[in-house]
Amino acid sequence: MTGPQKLSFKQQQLIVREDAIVDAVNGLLARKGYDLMTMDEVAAEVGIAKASLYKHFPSKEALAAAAMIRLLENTLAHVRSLAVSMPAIARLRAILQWALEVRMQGGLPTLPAQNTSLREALVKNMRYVGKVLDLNELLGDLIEQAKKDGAIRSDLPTEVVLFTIYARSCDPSVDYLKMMGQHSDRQIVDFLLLTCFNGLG
Amino acid sequence: MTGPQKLSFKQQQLIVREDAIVDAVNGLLARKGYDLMTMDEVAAEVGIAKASLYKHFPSKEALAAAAMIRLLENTLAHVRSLAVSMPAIARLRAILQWALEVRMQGGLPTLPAQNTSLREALVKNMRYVGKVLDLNELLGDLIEQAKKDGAIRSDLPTEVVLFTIYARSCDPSVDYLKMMGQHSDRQIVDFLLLTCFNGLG
DNA sequence: GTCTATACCATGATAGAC
DNA sequence: GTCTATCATGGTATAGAC
Repeated sequence: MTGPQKLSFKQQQLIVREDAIVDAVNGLLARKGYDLMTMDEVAAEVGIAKASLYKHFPSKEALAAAAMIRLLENTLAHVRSLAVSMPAIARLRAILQWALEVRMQGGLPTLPAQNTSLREALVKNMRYVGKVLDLNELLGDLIEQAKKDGAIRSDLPTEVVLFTIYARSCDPSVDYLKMMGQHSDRQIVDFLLLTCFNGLG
Repeated sequence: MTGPQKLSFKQQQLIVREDAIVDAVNGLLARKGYDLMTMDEVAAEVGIAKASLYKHFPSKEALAAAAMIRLLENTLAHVRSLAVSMPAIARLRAILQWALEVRMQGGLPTLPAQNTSLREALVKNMRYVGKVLDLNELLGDLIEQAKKDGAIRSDLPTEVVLFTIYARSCDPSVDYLKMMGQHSDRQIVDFLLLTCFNGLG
């Protein structure tokens, strides 16, 4: 009986450690972005040696993928947790609000769209691609429902709406507004939600 | 008489060459971003040796600053060229449209907000800071005018509106929509203008 | 077996000699 | 202006300690 127990315990520990690594990557990606994040920093923040990272994740790209997968899973879980009775538009708004709140606490990692080698690595990652497609589909359905409800302009293609929401969640304005320190986090979130769904006018 | 003429000619050439350098930087910043742009690439694109770059610009940061200064000057010129008879909101929309069109042709460089060493270098650059302040003021006035006209919600702080417009000009959605190839450049610009000023609803 | 220390190697920003 | 160092950084691989 000790055999299986020991193994299970070790596996448990492995998961805990990898979770700590992903935590660190998550924060660093949110604060510095992928290009400026270094493996040294990740290791230092976790409190392990740089080489140990490579025992858990084969590359920097894999680390980024792991962080994004966890974010996608959390997002999917949040989307699915929303009451079905809520109108589609309200759910979309709640999702963006949730993302912005996560971001306000420094927990929303973002990846650069221009880094081709990173993108190539991500596209090859089945788990990652699968989650992205799942989320796109889930949100796409909500957007189309909102269009039917007359809550979203029907002359906007669904993908335009989708990208607009995504873009707003990683909008650099947030950083600048936060840096200025004129408004509370709550206010900033409200402003972004307002400009996203209602526009400037 | 040959003395001054010769000098002037050399100066002329200098300017032409530096302009070519800034052209290359402009394109590379637009395509790859600051972190992934290398001095080797810049040199290769201009057709000179890497070390020669340093005869013209003291550092990579200075190159980025030069490109941004030229962009800011072009933007300021465009803003000032707009007819005073146009309503403020129409001018704001025209400015964003212009920026998006420039971007569509790969001519809109962007800088990462997270790179602290770059930001520090820019803040020390008086020419750059001056232009930024000029543009902020010019656009800020337009925004406040548009608010008085009832064309922009008066409950939105001016800086929120300003950042929202800036953010939309370097929105990653553009790249994704372009990559998908479903819409023409003109349509993409229209979609972004619409979602920015009128919102999704 | 898992972590650490260290070595390796490419890249990329600068600097100095022609 | 070019060519050729220099020097730091950072991603990756290996070898040995608990």
